[in-house]
Amino acid sequence: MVICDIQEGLGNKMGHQCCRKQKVKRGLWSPEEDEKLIKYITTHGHGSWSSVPNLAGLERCGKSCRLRWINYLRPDLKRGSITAKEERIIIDIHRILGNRWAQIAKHLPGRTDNEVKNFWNSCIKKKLIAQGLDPNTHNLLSTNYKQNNDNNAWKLSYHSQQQPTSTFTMNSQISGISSMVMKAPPIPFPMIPLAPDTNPRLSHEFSSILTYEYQNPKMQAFLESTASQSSIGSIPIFSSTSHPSEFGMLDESCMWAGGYEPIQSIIPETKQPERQVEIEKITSELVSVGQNMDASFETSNFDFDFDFVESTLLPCGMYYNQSPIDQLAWDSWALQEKK
DNA sequence: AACTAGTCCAACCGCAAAGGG
DNA sequence: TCCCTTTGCGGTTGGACTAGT
Repeated sequence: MVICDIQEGLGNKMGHQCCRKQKVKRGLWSPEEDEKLIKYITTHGHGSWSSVPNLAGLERCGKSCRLRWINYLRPDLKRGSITAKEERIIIDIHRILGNRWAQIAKHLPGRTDNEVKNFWNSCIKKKLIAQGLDPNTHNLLSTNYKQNNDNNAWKLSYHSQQQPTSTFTMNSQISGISSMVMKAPPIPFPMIPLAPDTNPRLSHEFSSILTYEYQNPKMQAFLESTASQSSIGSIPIFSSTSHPSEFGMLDESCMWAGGYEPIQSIIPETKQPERQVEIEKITSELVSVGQNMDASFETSNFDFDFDFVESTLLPCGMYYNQSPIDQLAWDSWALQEKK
């Protein structure tokens, strides 16, 4: 255990503001220190964190006390490893929000941002890379990723096929329509397994990490049949953050201009301040969708195939009935574009 | 048993935003 | 408006632990 005295020039370069006037202990917390902190906060609340160490009789800085309480001592923390369902939620929200760990953690009751971050870095990141996905963009990694024959893992050279907001070209087989160049927002679109003739291994691996959409056999069968048939326009159909145009299922008669306006542009400027709140709300909905998805897929009587195709695959007016996750993605993308 | 390399995670660091005088 | 303090966040570090040799 290190005693750090900033005034005497020991310890770290700078130190916290709250550490400057006092000797502070660093490193792991002892059970006695934990007990003091718990006792103080459960009795008095934390109030100003900078005053907590003195009042609680601890040789720590307020910042350290706050961190210890939030990440470890809080009574409402959930113990144990992160479940598969939580993992799916993390992946899905991360796909939209990126490394905003605190925001992600808010949707996982009992989990801290630190815990989510650590889990991401130690577990999910590796899984995604092993699946051939860029953990930053959730897009498929390019063929520059060489398979390492020794450990059967995919080596990272960091060239994602597409950036979250990327320009891509669509080639058409219909005469008179040569190509279209579009800028795609990171719509979290259900991912299509690779067609068998592209990369069998990746196709197999890829499907194993996909989120709840793929746990429904009906969906799986549909997607697989779709994948094998969809060579329309020679568009690659594998993308985790797909715009419908990346999906390879576009009807050539589609009126792109009409069906592609981001939500951002149709929301009045006066409503903009409310957007962040709305995003929060939607994220919550997304979580409940994620939590209920498994059950609903199994028990629902609605015609899944028809509704799914209707709501997600129709190229035009596709977002007239957006799911919360789509809406959130649109909003996140629109906010980024605005910056 | 001893050593090494890799993994995990608690804790720290530094920055930015918020709040208050 | 400015300055200082506090709070919150994401990135990083380092020590404990584990698996492999």
